[in-house]
Amino acid sequence: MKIVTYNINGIKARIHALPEWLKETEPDVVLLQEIKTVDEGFPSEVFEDLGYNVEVHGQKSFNGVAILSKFPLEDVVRGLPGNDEDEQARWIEATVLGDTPIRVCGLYLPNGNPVELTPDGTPVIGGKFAYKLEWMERLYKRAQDLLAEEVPALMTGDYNIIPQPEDAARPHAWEGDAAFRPESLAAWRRILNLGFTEAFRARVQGPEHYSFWDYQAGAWNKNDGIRIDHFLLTPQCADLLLDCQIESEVRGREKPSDHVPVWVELAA
DNA sequence: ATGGCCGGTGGAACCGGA
Repeated sequence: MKIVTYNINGIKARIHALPEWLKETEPDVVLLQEIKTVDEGFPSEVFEDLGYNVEVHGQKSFNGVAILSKFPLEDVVRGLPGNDEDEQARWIEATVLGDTPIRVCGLYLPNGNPVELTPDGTPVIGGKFAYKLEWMERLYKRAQDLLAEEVPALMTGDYNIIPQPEDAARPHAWEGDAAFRPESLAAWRRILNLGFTEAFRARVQGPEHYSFWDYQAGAWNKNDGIRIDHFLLTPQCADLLLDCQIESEVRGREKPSDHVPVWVELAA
């Protein structure tokens, strides 16, 4: 089973390129981020015509996540639990009913910039960076519960986290950014250390593997990228891992998103 | 060498992204 994560930066802007890519690569499951539309604005028919079941958790203008699946989906949950006041659409999960059922969680983790700190170095309450860390705290709890189920499951999406210096072409340029702050990386490692496998690094070592290139300053042409789209697998899911790759070629196509698809192949 | 964008909203600039 091939499962893809892809931050498409607006479904309206990607309405031609995305179906084309799906026809070419025929993934079984796709977790989309930044659809940037309300549920009713999402063109589900386009994907249903390609054989996908579609579940959407949308929001006007910003954020928004969705799942496309060639297998039936059940037990769909929208929104990351733990904060009823959070109205941003950044989380959707469901069980994919293939030969081996897989729980898939699609996430769009807050960017967190600008980083605003009080004089004693703690994040300003109500600020974007505080929101990122609060969201990661809830992600930690959801991750704990997911592991306790002891089933094949994964959490994938745009984490807005640069895990290591080798995951940026110019790591120095990202010092102080919310994606590379010590607090952010600590929260990331704390989740990982619960017992998840980061699929890409389980398969591929070394620098120059990126999943995002800014639209500005010719970043793509200079390969000035960062790797921020990740798969975290539970042990039962990691046992099924066959491969994980980044489709960087997609960034060079007509009218691309600033992110590219990343996928895992599972023996499921 | 330097600087360079894009999407959505709404109908012009502005916000948000990373």
